[in-house]
Amino acid sequence: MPLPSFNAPNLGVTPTASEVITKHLREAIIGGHFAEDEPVRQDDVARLFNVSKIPVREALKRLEAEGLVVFQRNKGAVVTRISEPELAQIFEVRVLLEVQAIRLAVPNMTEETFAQAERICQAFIGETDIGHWAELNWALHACLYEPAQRPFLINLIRSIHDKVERYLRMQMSLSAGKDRADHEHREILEACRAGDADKAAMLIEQHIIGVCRTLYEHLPNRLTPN
Amino acid sequence: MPLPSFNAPNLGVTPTASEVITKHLREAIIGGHFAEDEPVRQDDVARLFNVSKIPVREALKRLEAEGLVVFQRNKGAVVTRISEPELAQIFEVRVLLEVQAIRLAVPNMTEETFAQAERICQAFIGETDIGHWAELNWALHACLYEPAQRPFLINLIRSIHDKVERYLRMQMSLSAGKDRADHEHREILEACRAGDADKAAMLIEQHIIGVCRTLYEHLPNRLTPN
DNA sequence: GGAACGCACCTCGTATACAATATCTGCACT
DNA sequence: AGTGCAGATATTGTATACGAGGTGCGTTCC
Repeated sequence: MPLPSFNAPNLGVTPTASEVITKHLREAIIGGHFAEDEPVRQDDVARLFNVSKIPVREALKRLEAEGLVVFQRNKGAVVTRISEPELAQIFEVRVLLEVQAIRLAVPNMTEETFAQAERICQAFIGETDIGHWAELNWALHACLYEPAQRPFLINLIRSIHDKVERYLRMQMSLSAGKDRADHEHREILEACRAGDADKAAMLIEQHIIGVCRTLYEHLPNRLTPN
Repeated sequence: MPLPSFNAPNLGVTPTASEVITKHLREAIIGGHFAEDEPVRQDDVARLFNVSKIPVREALKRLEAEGLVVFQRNKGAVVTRISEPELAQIFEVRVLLEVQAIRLAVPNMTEETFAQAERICQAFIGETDIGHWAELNWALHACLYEPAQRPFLINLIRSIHDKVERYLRMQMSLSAGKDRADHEHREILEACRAGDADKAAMLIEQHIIGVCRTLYEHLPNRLTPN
């Protein structure tokens, strides 16, 4: 008997210290709580979590692979600064991947998808804490892409989002960026509801390019490397 | 005086033990020296490199982020097995990214590019060691994408390649896969030489899809999870 | 006054040590 | 024979310890 899939808690995945720290550090970096080029002191983090440096270093190694920090020999890890050309390249890839995601997703969207997206939009306009904007922004994107049933693609998009979320946050806090994002999100949602994948794809593309352009207009010097 | 740029070795980047181990373990996994689902024993690896487990664990954490291994609480790291649907999704994304890369690259290709590609093709047909086929295969792809001047895109493609290289190797060792790859590579190279980006893109797409299809035809059971 | 050195202090990278957990083995019991 | 348990063994995850390299400041020497 193949055990009627029982929703039992998976005891095999109780998080280890290093996993907990990875998660928190990632959020802190994504959330902009570290300045770019700021070194992450292993002992400080260790004290903060009341552990030794070992799990902290393991967490940092993970984040290094994710591109959020870089190790410098005998100087430890510093938060990565994204150069202007790299930012442009990242957005270029985002367009490619997210257009594909929405194209695959639109035909599979259900009322539940729209309801969920609507809820996120509402929460977004009501949210006053800047810290949550980028989070809700991602929640909406994820909600729209999820029906594509492409976990690999969506994880890839998320990992790229994580790298630039700091900048998305800046963009939204500038120049009515939040209202604009809200407006564009609703347009995209409308196209999805109408089942018009091409239009949704086009709007997503414009949305991403627009954010990138705004970033370039408002933060030219902040982004130049060195 | 700005010191006549002396080609001095950059001592700031002398690799640490954990970096060396990361590199070797990655190659070993990519190269198929570990069976899927095989646990990677920390002490064994540590003895092999004559170090303690600490740098080994850090290396494994990096590889976990790259998707090559997975940690199971108190059981350590095991080499990931890629499920059939995931493999399909990975190839789907490869098509997207590599088509974009070749499109951007073709207009910037020079004689040097073609000469380099030609050299790699020659090395490929002459190579008898299966272990080097996938390596040369990637070298060629990288050579063709490099003129796009999109390091972010190319790194992303490489990281995806790393995840599936084991399977590429299988494909090439099966059913005259190597000869076919060589033939397709030359066709792509011809299109590039002709400056026909659309054709090159189409051929790259067919090339990737073809590999994926061959894999599905020949290894259906090996790839099913559980 | 400014460069070169010395020295104290800090931080990192890794070895060693150890508790917690998992896995194996043999044996008693049915 | 198969099941359940007990101890032995193996392996993991993390704390502690320590040497090596980096940093900053005062001193010395011109």
